Amino acid sequence: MYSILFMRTAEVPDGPSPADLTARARIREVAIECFAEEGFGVPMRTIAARAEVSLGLITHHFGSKAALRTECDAEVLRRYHALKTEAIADPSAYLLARLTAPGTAVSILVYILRAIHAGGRPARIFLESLVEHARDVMAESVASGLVRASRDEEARLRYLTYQAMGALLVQFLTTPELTPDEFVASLRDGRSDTILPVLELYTEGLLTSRAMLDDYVSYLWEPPSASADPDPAPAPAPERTAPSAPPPPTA
Amino acid sequence: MYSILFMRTAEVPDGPSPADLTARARIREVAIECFAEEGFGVPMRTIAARAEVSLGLITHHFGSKAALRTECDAEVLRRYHALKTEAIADPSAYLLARLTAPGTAVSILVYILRAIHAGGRPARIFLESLVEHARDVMAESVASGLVRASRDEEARLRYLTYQAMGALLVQFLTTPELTPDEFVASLRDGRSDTILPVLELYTEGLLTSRAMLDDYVSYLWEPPSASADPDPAPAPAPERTAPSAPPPPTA
DNA sequence: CAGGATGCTATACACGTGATCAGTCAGCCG
DNA sequence: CGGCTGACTGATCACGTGTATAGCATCCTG
Repeated sequence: MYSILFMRTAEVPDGPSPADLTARARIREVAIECFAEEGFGVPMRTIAARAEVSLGLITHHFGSKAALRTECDAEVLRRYHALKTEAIADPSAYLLARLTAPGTAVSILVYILRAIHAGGRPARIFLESLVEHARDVMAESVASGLVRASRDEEARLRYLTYQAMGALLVQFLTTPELTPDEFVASLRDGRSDTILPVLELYTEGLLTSRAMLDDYVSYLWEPPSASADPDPAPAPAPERTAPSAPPPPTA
Repeated sequence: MYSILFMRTAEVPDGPSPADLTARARIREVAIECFAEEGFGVPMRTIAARAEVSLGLITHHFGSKAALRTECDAEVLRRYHALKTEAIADPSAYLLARLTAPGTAVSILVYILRAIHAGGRPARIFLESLVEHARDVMAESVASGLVRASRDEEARLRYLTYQAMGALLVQFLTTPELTPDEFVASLRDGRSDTILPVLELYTEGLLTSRAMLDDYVSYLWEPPSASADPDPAPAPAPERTAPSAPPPPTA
């Protein structure tokens, strides 16, 4: 019943068979694995060895390490989107649940974690995809009445995504001795003591009083010092889609 | 009034004056800055240049780069604890608020972020300190009735900390063009659109129904297949301090 | 005034890294 | 067959890095 949070495992189509594959593709596959396992700092010689090709062949095919990574990024993103669209067909699927299913998906998840870890533009791209997916799931959940509406869906989406992936990343970084498979396994078993806090927070919140929220919302709608002195009061800044009219507080 | 979440700036005692300082200390100071600004991959030659000493002097004083980092870690932790104890004297202080105050504190915050980013044991140590602090604040907040009690305070503490720091880390990693000062500045202005989602989540939660939480709690207290077949049902595992008796649902 | 310890510098070394390049081999087309 | 194209290899280069070493200056001390 908590299927939105975690879910039975599901068979995910494995990537192309390991060996007998054009060398170029084989390098790409191995590179994705290596990047996921050891991070983007992994020496190209390691990739070459595991793909059973020479170092030169990698540069011959991809030109540079950066280009290789770009191609791996694209491929992972492609597979992620495949998983995603496959998930909307199969109801009651939540991203993390599907990603933690055993199979090639673990490489995808850990690779994305690594990409976020490496930061920069690639991180933004992956995060954007995650937000995008969350948007669909959230809209559906709100429509079905499972989840409360927010005064600013977009901000909440972004924050929840950053939060969830961030927690995952921290957990990942603090257990470097785990292989990717062991890591997602440790996620799959509720062994990580996160289910209860999440359910509590999502169900009951944290604060006992509505005062802070109500104050802030009313402050957003009519900022105090409307005249001069713009310094102490940060502008309300409804830059993005202005928060929709506040719904009835308990709706 | 939302002082628990964010707070006016506060004067934080700056570290020792920049120049006229024993070379060893100067190197340490500069190293902390460099590590915060560029990460631990920064070349020692950069540190040497900014500290206006030769490269050899660093190894002469510290022996190795790892040792230098260890010392910086210790120093940052020391200052963090200083800030922390100072904060408990001054009421209504929340960690992030104090850390985002301008001054040397920004180096502390960003350094901790970098340490978590680098992972491994140092990351665990810093996170443990953060959890420790959160424990005090949380206990106080629960006692004063501001925050709901949890069925497993320790798990909630850990999860909230990972979440908060993780979100911060993700935000930090996706804006590598910002200097540490600019980064914390962007946090200080509510410009990051996180206040509203946080307040909503903390006040109203996310889910409209208590079913998931109640189901899970009752499941925790009497796991289904109590006989054999330990596989599909992860052990209730009250490893840590067993969750206290479930408080009245809405308390 | 020795003389030694200490703070400090400059140079050189060792190593791992990604990139480069000449060259070999297989397959295929004319 | 002749010749060309492309996959592929091994050796080599160029470079940035942390570390080690030798030497110099300064200052305190006996």
